[in-house]
Amino acid sequence: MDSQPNAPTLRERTRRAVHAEITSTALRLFVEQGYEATTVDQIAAAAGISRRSFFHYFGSKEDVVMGDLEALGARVRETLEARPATETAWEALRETFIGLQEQATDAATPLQIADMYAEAPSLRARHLEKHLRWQELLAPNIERRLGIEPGATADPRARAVIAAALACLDVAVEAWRQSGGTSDPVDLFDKAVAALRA
Amino acid sequence: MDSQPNAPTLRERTRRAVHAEITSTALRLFVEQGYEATTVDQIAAAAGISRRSFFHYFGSKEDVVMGDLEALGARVRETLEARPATETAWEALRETFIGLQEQATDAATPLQIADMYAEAPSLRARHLEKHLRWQELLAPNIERRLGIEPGATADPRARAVIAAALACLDVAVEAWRQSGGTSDPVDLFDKAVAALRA
DNA sequence: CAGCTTCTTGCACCGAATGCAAGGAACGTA
DNA sequence: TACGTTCCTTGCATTCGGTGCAAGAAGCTG
Repeated sequence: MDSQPNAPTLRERTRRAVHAEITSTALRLFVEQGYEATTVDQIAAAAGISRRSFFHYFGSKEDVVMGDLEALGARVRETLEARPATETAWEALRETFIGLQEQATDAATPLQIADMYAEAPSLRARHLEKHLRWQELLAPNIERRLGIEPGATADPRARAVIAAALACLDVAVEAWRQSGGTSDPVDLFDKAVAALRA
Repeated sequence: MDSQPNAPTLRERTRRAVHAEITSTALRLFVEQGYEATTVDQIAAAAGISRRSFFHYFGSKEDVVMGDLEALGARVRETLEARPATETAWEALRETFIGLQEQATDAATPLQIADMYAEAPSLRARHLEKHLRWQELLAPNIERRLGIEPGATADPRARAVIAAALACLDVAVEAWRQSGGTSDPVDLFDKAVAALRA
């Protein structure tokens, strides 16, 4: 009698619902009173769960903002690998990053999220760690595009290109944030890349 | 009767001595049992001071490894500004970073320090934050070298170049670390820069 | 219904970090 | 030398993020 073949079980549905509830509640509080000024206890109370349960849904306070890094990392990697092999490393990275535009959640606009990152050192730290992880994930593909033998030696070139591209992305986003969201991030990114390859 | 005109007072001397004692004790413990596995209580006990006093000498556990970021930042900035104005941005940054080789302390070799950073996420995070700070400090000088008007608009180009150079430095150091300290970091740095400017 | 798994919760605990106040040592000065 | 000021050390209490554990509730499956 399954109208839905892969109908998610009740547990799964409530789990997702609670997860979403915590996220939106937390983001709302973060925007209202700042990330660091908001405690986990407040989030839990506002979301109607216990402090302990919060840590069953999220490994840390930062995770609420960061989202699922595993999934995002995989998506980025797949996007890059889906780019035609004829594209250069820089072209492929550019298109991959542009396709990464995070959509606004109901509780916080991208600009508010960016402001949160700017305000909270621990969030920025996690963000940069995420980029280190991406270096690993994207390196094989970029090595191929650079014409580097996938040899044994730890060649720093692919990672350098990825890290530089991510750095351009960060400075572009930061400049966009400081403009209050009025400037064009893609244009800023291109300008940044052009500057360091000049 | 001052044989030393600017003779440091006793307080100052003991303060420096205690500071150095904590540093070497902590580094020894970090190398022996790992950074994260070492608690502040252990350090304090081994250094013969109270836990509370430790936090009078260092704002955080990380600070013991990081050193005085203000002073280091100022040094980097001055080094860059001392480079001849005829050098390009990349040349000046290269020479600035090369002159930055941290000398080994008595308690830990540069390679052991590098391994510590690789092991401890919180140290890596602070390291990357330090680089963000350097972006600010070095940006004015690099803007000049890029021929950018020090205008009002938040131009991402200088920061992009600095961030990219720092990224090259990081991947070079990481490759050097993974080679067990056998490869030449300067050579790796140059290869990294060449790769992304090709 | 019975039995298994999963979720929630409270509790105790750890480790980093901060504010406060009291006691003591060093310092500059009369 | 004596005295008041300043700085250092310490303990104590507290905050906050995060984890292990165990008991009970609730969903799931045969």
